[in-house]
Amino acid sequence: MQHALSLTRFLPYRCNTLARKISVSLSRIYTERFGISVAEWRVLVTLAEYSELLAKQVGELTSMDKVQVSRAVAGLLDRELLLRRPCERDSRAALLRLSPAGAGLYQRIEPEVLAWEQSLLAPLEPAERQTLFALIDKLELQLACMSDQPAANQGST
Amino acid sequence: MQHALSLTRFLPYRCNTLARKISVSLSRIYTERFGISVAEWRVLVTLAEYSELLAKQVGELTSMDKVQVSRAVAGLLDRELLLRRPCERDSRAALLRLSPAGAGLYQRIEPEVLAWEQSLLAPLEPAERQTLFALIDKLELQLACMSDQPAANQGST
DNA sequence: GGGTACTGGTTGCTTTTGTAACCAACTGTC
DNA sequence: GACAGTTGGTTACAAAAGCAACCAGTACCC
Repeated sequence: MQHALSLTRFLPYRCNTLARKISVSLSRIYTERFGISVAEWRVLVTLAEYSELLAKQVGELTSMDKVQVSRAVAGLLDRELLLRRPCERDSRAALLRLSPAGAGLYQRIEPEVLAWEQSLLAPLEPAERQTLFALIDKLELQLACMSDQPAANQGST
Repeated sequence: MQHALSLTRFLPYRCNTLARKISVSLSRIYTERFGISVAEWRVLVTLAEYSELLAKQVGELTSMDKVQVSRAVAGLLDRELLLRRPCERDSRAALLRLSPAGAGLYQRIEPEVLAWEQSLLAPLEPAERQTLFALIDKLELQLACMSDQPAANQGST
């Protein structure tokens, strides 16, 4: 059989395995040592950056759906790493922020994560890092276009 | 709080969401229309390329663990897309290959997947595609090194 | 102001994924 | 040729992800 397709050069496969390996490696820092899940980690990072947000906004900023956000927030509230106060404009929603304990935990984890990231990116020149993110941006953009017009990829109409 | 970390520039996050979006987009081809899971798809591709393999070899070539392979193979055997014959050298193991039906199915899916991939890579120059794969290679290599020596990333001893 | 449609968020359930235990067969050693 | 240790593969169980229904509150509209 004539096989044009090999996994080693197939972007979905390569991207998938890379993402999984990265995730496994990184999660050793915050999962094993601090008991934080990936979803919870994303919520922490986002609230550290934006200080106070609705759950919905957290979801938009982290590309998580509302169920994931809801469960991550619940877990963090259980451990009192987050504070929740009602939103005046909409009594269904609540504003989330890091509690002092949450901020403290985050400040312990962040430098380790940054060090880990530096270590991962060490073999790449600064220009290569730029390129990498630019390529990811392009691919995500293209994916968004493709999902708008699913079958506009062949030559014929 | 001084936040050095933002998800939009955090490689694990970007890589993860990109991989997920790619996977969702691609799986529309083989999952929705042919009822093939990602794991099953990988097995098909690998057997199309290597014609006859042990489950263990499939696992090595696809970066899947043996449980995943076992389940994918079981699913494909149920639908008679695979043939299994005993291995003379080791009666625990079995040699796997595509059945005629499996090869036929693969040949129907492959061109669509290739077209989809072309569409995804369309915005990238050939040189950029090269670069992308080279960067992925570098990162995977670095991850392998890092897992060997977990904490050799800071300047001091 | 009472209906309808929508939205923020949670809960319950099903499907998928990962982990660990397991079985049968192979290898090596004595 | 018995035994300990290993390996190919499957099965059983637990954690996690995805999906749909749901509740309470909001917005619109007449």
